[in-house]
Amino acid sequence: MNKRMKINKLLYLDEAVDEVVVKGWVRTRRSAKGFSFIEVNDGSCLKNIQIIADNSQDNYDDICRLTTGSAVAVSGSVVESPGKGQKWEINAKNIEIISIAPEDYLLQKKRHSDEFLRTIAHLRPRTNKYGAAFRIRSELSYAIHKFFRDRGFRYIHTPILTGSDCEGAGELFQVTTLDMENMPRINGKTDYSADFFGKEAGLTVSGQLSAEMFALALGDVYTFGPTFRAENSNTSRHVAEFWMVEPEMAFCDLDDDMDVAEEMLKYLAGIVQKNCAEDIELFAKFIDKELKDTIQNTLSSDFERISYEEAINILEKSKKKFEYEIKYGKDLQTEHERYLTEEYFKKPVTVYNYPKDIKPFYMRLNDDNMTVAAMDILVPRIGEIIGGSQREERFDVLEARMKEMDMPLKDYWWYLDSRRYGSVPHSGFGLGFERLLMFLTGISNIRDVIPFPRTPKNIEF
RNA sequence: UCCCCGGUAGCUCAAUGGCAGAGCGGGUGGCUGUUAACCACUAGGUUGGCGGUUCGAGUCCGUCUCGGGGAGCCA
Repeated sequence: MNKRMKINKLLYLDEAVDEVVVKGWVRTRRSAKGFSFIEVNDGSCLKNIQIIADNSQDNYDDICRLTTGSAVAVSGSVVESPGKGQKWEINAKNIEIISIAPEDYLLQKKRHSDEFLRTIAHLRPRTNKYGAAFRIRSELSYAIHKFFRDRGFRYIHTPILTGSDCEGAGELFQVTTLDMENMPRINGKTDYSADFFGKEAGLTVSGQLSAEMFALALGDVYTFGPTFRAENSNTSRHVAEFWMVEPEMAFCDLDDDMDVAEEMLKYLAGIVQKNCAEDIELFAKFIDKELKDTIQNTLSSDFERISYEEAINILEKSKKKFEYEIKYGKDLQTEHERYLTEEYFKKPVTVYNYPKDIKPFYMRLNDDNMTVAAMDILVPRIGEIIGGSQREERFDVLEARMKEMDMPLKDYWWYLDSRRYGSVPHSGFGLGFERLLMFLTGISNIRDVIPFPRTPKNIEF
């Protein structure tokens, strides 16, 4: 009979238990007279369980050689701990040493820098901080599906391989099966008709256009999957491969869109507060002292909603010296966004109705013919966490706009078809999942909230 | 891609242009219901690479590389 108990269950027992089995990894070991304290972590939660191994064990000499990182299976009884610092501990009857971590094991029982841990990304989930981060990541993933499912959304798997380039969101990673050392050529140019798909292909930069097609069939849909940008961005907020949540809703205007986005962020903040309290505590204590306020503030305050024009006015009146000038028609810079959300409103801010010239082709043109029904949600520390819009549903207007932007209409025949047949007002947005994690954990570098980050010149692991 | 800062022991960091060090971790021994335990001893280095200046370079200069911060692009 397998009595294995995960530590997150064991620590919350109401009464002592005679026989349990715990399996996990040694975090630290201390010897006392006649026995040894072993702290074991099994990844189920932040906390370790303290194991007491006395010298009557057959393999006591080996037990005393257990190093940080070694794997053990412990059977014994759960008893109240006479020591301070923990309610329960295990009196071991038997400790099976599954494997020993040799002395060159890099993780020590002390704080390591994030920079160092990034160089051993295969081991870092074994640390407190990264274990907590990735438990929260998992919890939030599930919460996203639950949020949408509870509201009648359907989950759509949009393609990762794409044939359409100008989705208007950054550089594409090219995908090919051609021999790179010997590309077939016609008139000096690569002959993509010989390639796998018979044309140029790449990794998706957004599932939005596909999701729109399904919103116009199933009503409310969302995607949640990997997204790729070949931008040479070297910042703490960019990676080449990241996960994006993209809801798309039929019969939905910009106001509804902003409502859903705000409701979702509040819901997710609430989930983290409720379901990840112990892990959040670690971040609040060591990473970001204001984290709990940030979370509480997010779920309890109404986000500020201002138009782009109002944002410009506020920035102009601020009399603050910005590096980039504030001018109607120019996009908000990071410093402007941060002023609005961190200093002026001190809470999440939704900015809507941007000038059309700084936004992509698919956003719906407003009646002023100057602005489009776009919205960005800005949050403290991160800046833009959500970008969305009402989509242009009017065929003529959309076509004119695409021509204006010199887009190859024939490549978008299917997208335009959706406006030919049964077109309806619809809206959606994209949430950067890693940025959400940064926001809700206080972790300051995006490379530390994704298991194996892909950035320019780095695809190790 | 641009601007700024950095790379010294496994990790975190010291070292006026003049003998390369500490704490932690590792090893050995001791002590102890301990809590990042404690005490003693011990091993451990091509100072990121290449080139230059100098009697002499971890230190100054050039260049490459890697890492960090900021910016652009964006989620």
